[in-house]
Amino acid sequence: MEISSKYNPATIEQKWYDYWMEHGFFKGDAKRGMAEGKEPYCIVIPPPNVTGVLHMGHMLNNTIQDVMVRRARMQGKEAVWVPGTDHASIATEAKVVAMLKEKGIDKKDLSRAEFLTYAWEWKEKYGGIILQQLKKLGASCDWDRTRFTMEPSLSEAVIDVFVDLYAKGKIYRGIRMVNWDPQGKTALSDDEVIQKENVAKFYYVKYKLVDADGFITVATVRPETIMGDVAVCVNPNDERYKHLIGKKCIVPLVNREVPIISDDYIEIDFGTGALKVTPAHDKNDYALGQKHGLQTIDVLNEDGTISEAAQVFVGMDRFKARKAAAEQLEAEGLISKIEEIKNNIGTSERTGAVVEPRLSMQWFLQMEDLSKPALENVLNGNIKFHPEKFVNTYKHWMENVKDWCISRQLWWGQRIPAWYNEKGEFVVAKTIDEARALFGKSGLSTANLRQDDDVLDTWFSSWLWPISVFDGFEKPDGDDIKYFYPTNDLVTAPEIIFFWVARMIIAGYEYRKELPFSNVYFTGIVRDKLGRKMSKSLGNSPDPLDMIEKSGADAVRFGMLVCSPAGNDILFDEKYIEQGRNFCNKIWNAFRLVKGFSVETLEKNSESIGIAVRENEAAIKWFQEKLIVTIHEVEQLYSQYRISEALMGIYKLIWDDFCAWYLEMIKPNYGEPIDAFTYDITISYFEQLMQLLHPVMPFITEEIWHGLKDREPSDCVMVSSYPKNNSRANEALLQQASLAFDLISQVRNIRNSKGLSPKEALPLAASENAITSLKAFEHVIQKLANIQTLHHVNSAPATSIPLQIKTDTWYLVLPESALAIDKEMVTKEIAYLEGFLHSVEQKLKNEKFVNNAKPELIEKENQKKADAQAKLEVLKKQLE
RNA sequence: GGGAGUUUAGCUCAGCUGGUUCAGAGCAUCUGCCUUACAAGCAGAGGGUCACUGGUUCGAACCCAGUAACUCCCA
Repeated sequence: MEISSKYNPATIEQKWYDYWMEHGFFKGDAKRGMAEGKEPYCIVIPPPNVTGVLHMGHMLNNTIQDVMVRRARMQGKEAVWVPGTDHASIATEAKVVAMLKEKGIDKKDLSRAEFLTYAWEWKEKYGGIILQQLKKLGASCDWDRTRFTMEPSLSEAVIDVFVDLYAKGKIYRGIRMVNWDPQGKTALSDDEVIQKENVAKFYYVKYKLVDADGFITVATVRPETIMGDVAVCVNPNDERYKHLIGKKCIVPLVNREVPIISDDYIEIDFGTGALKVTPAHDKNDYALGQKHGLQTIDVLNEDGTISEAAQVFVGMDRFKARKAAAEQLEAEGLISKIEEIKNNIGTSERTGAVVEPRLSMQWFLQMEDLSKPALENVLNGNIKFHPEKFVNTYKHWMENVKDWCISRQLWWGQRIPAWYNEKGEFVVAKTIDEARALFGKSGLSTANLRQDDDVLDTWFSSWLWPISVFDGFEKPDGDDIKYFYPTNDLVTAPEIIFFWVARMIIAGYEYRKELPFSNVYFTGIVRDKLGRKMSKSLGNSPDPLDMIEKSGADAVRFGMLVCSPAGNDILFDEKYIEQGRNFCNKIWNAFRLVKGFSVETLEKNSESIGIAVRENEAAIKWFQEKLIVTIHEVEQLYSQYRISEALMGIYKLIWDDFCAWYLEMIKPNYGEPIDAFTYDITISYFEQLMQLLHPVMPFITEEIWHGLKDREPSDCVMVSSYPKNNSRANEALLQQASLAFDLISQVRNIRNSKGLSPKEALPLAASENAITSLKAFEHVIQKLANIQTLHHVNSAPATSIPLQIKTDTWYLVLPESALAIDKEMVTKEIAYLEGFLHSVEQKLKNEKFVNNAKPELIEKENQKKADAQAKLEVLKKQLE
């Protein structure tokens, strides 16, 4: 059968994915695991946003998870990777609102129930595309376990947890200054606010003094909030204003009389040193207001327009009002100066709107006590972070943890289970009936009960994920939760270490008294090759599915991993995928070569076969050693989560050791057959290579696995045993091989530099000792260096050039015409070696070194000295 | 403003307890090859004052101090 000279992933990938699915290879089963006494291995996917589509960050993250779970599966563990999505309340609601708008429907005109109907329709239609896309990547998720944070059972868990935490006194309701998104019309947590640098106008506004002539000037970037001013504050030590403290001034635009107060908080050097205090619209001002007992005047509506309370500009958008206020102040001659300053403004992560500090009634979760075990168990190493540096970040956050604002003014999400009676009194209960009972018990009115309008933050669902996907709340003693929890590895982005990772750990200890996972692997952020974060708006993010279509999922997976050192950002460039594609092709062609061998059967000519086997013995033994060493290295690297390095180790084993050396060594001459022994062992090596590589490149390895041999339907590389090797490597053999390879390289190099064709066989000579020391590789040397004859000599043969291998000298005999030596090169080499030798000798003469250094080290230095001396001798002879 | 981290070849990164065949890998570059598995390839080669300045040490990419640049997180 003819095999194409180019690897073609398109025809292969879908075939194997379907095949694996049909055979149920992705399924993890707690009962089976327990029955067979297998070690569990589990990853829960960081649930992507249900409205999302696959981007480069997902590709990286999910490739890593797939590598881990495939490897664990091959190691004989009962492995499961649980997939799913989260409901992303703000993002989804925004999308549904936009979709309705296009249809000419305004959310305001819909009832909550009607809106949710549309939202669910939308979710059913577009949600979860991302999971389909993951299949293209080869993700071996247990799809039957796919969960959604808003499905009934997970929602029930969320509500139960809310009720429970409320009962424990951990949840409270309060007025707080929150980050308000006037576009999404909801509160945001601090983490959902993105700070952006901004150039703003700094207005110097004059407030007329009461009972005195003149003004006190304040500086502000927000003149539209002046109507909410309730005081002017100065530093008590500010000589300029000392005499004004306790006096009053008049807030312009609304002519309100307000006090001039003092507080250490005021920076004398900033602006004019006098601050207008607007407690309703600034966090710091709010704190000042609380401290000094000031009233709050909220001059903004929830959509960011000016409220009735402002008296002027009512109904105007806040940015228009800013302009209008500035203009009016200017017209009244109350602006003394306008400066440009740089400041930071908060914007909503989801809608991009400028966030408004706003006072509102919200629900909070007290974090201080809950977070204690979560901090402790990371610091003491029960939960490990990779890379470790993120422990610092985590510690810092956890030690300064703030209460979590968990309510959102949205409809898409789990509705807060708090119920109000007509007097505004409330109880927290799972259902309205339970609420009624609770009210009754306290002797309160149960008339006109209504449920809280707000929903819970999406992270309030996600933080339960590792438990809820196994129905750990519904069935705390179920097989799944007992067997698979705690999970093993969590792979996620450092950006959500607080949003999600910390909170999962908290929930784990609160509800299972145990860690949710043992290891957290933080991936880097995917950036373009200029170091810019990949984003839709920049248009610098390639479409992952296009890439898969073009180069194959294996190539893409390779490309993502090879450039992603643990925890570092990755500067992605499509050339890495090209490298992956080239690698596929290389493997493919090695496969073609091996399959193209004609295998000689024993009866036919056993004599020559015996010779062939003997000739290949060194190659076979050497590669065996190489496998042992690399398998061990790769295992070490994986255990340290150094995936890119593990991959590189496998890459070099396949490309350099297997293809460039081993196959060249055993490849029969053109037209000749290979002996069955060598063939069989080569197939077995090839199998092991495919197994080693499978977690990273699942498709091509499966294809070749089946091409190497006829197999039973269930005999797949994906469920075979991962190569393991406990035997110790034969260092002597490896050392010998590396000397032989060095010799071969030197011969090739000379050929190259002399312009001699590799086809031209050349004689090689050395002392009997030297040849004996590489006896096992004699055939290999002859074959790969294209040596005509190899003979013993005691001195340099005529027309030869010396090659130094350790302390032995070999001689390559050249045609007379090619003999001229490059004296300049040799002189340079000699100069370098003499310098080197000198430094080594100095070191050995240094008494302090000899006295302080370890004996092995001194031995090493002596060896260096001997080698350098031998080399120098040879080089000097060349110049004679 | 507070905290964390980074700085090693053109690029992306290794370099564990200080020891000059440890200055390394992959990619890129250059040279020569269409050698019947592979030009998506083969055989070779070049390339670095290990950010800078001091210090400790017999010895520093590695330890200490300071300087500079960049990145991230928090305010």
